[in-house]
Amino acid sequence: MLSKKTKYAIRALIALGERYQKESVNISFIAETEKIPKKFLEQILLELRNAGFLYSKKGAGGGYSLLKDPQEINLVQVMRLTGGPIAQLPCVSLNFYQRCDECKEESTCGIRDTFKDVRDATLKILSETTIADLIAKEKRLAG
Amino acid sequence: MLSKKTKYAIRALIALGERYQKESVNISFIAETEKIPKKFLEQILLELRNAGFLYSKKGAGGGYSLLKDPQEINLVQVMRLTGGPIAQLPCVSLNFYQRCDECKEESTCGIRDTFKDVRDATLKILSETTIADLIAKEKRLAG
DNA sequence: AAAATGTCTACTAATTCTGTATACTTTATA
DNA sequence: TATAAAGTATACAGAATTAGTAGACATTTT
Repeated sequence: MLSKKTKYAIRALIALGERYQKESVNISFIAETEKIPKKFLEQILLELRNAGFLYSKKGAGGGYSLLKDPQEINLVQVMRLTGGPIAQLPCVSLNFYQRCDECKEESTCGIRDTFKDVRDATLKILSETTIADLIAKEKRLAG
Repeated sequence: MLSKKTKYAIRALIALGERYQKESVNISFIAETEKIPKKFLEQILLELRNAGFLYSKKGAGGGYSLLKDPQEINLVQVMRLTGGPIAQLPCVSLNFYQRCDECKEESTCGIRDTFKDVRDATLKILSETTIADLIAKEKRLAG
């Protein structure tokens, strides 16, 4: 399951992406328009900032803006940052690998093999989907 | 993430599938050979039994055996039974649908749209993979 | 009768996820 | 220069989920 945290992060990036190279936005505004608990959102935006996605400015009139081009931010990046592994099995995760402790022989595990395929398929879709795509898609769907 | 429960269920089905229409196996044996906590496994096998996958016999010399053909049991069935939804978003789940409470308009949600694709790709792989496939795959991998 | 097995339900422990609280720093501006 | 409006940082708390344990019971074989 996608965590709320990740979902909120994506929504916030969409909101910021819509104003890319235009205005900056403050946390309260995003929290209200996207129905995200403000304090929780603070943490999330902070992480995104520390990871280099966002620029922030303190003080009156301050706020957040997107540093990277929305076309350059895909969902794999966001998910790994806020939600951890993409893979459904730790022994198949590229960035958060962990051996299964009850596993006899990793190399002959059929479950592992199958979930590698699932991981690859998921990774393909999510890495090909950018914040810019989501913005465009939502505009299109809203028609 | 795949729950331990689901993973244990799959492993147990593989163990039983290897003896399909041959011997029956008791819980303790599976628990030991697959390194699964016995009491936990009891619950899992019971669920599989109640769902019609297994036949069981009580008493001395009793045990479990597979009722369905391993070729007829795919991973989607097992996962839905023991782990719940396959989809990573509740609003995209076929069998466990739930609306997202912070969602403004489901029909124009780009996240939803993307995770529908992920669900479909996952579903395809998992529905095409049967217990028999896993058994064959493990034999092959073991060389 | 005794031992070996599965059945059933309730409980507990551990972990993870969500969200809150609080104190602090920086900036604009009146 | 004081004040208010922002973001920064860390710690904590509550809720939900997952994992695992306990114990009494039912059935079957020997």
